[in-house]
Amino acid sequence: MKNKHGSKRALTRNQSLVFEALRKAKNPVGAYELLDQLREHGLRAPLQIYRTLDQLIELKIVHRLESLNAWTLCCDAEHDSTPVFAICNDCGIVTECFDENISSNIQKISKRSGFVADRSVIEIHGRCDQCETSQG
Amino acid sequence: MKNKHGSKRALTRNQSLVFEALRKAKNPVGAYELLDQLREHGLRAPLQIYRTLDQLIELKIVHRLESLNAWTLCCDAEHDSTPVFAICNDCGIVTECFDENISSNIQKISKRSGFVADRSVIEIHGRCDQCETSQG
DNA sequence: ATAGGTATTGTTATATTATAACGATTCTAT
DNA sequence: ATAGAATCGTTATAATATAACAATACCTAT
Repeated sequence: MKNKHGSKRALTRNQSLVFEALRKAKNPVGAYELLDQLREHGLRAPLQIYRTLDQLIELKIVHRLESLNAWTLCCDAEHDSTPVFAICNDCGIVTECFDENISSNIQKISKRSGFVADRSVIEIHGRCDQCETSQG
Repeated sequence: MKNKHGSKRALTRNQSLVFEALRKAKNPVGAYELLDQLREHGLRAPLQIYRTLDQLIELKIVHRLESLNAWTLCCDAEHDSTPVFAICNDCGIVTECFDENISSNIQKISKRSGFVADRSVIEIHGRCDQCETSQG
């Protein structure tokens, strides 16, 4: 099994467990919520979760949402560019999107001051289409 | 005394204490670090700090950096638009900047999917000019 | 100016999120 | 098979944040 980014290895047991838990979840999930869900599968300590999440991030198949202290699967798209997350305040759903312009704007902003960007956190809070239309 | 956004009230004692502590700091400061600094001035409990920070954010004179769990003064500029923070991994310095394009891109991205944006978190991590040039 | 209601503030306790330290296990190259 | 390196499990604890309620300050109408 290869992951979508061409890494050779299959996921470890812990990685699969966490990955599947995230896949089943509709929304981003916190570390302790994952721990609760995975206790029955033998994960007992927070560090097991945190370490596994770090690994999945390293593999580029999971993202951390900084403003939620929660994690979510990466969308299917291969991307090296900065993802933009739209986070609904009402239903909590998070949509990952991309925008060439934003990426290049960030490059521009930072270059302007000699700053060399490394990683960007872009999280938009608001109301998703569905929540917006369904109940005013 | 008016603040820069035209609010009528002077800052309360707690607000002034926290504001000054942030002003003196070179970099963003965490809540418990503020608490430690302000204990001698009578602030004893975390909530006193957290509440005051919320108030200062409400007044638009302080920002929270989500990816640092820390707070910093708002730059002098009046702005309603989304600030972009450039955060140096080395020296920790944070620069607040603006970019019309980013703001409008975010509008576009979100509108594209019917999302109504509310507040945006944009935090770029990397290396500042000074750190970049000074030690390769 | 004062009583009665409303807001804010202080305090205690506790919840939530994350990491340090170290021993046990597994992996890898010989 | 075995030594060294890397990973993993476990215990303990650190760091960050909030709930609940009592005490105080503050309006506002009289």
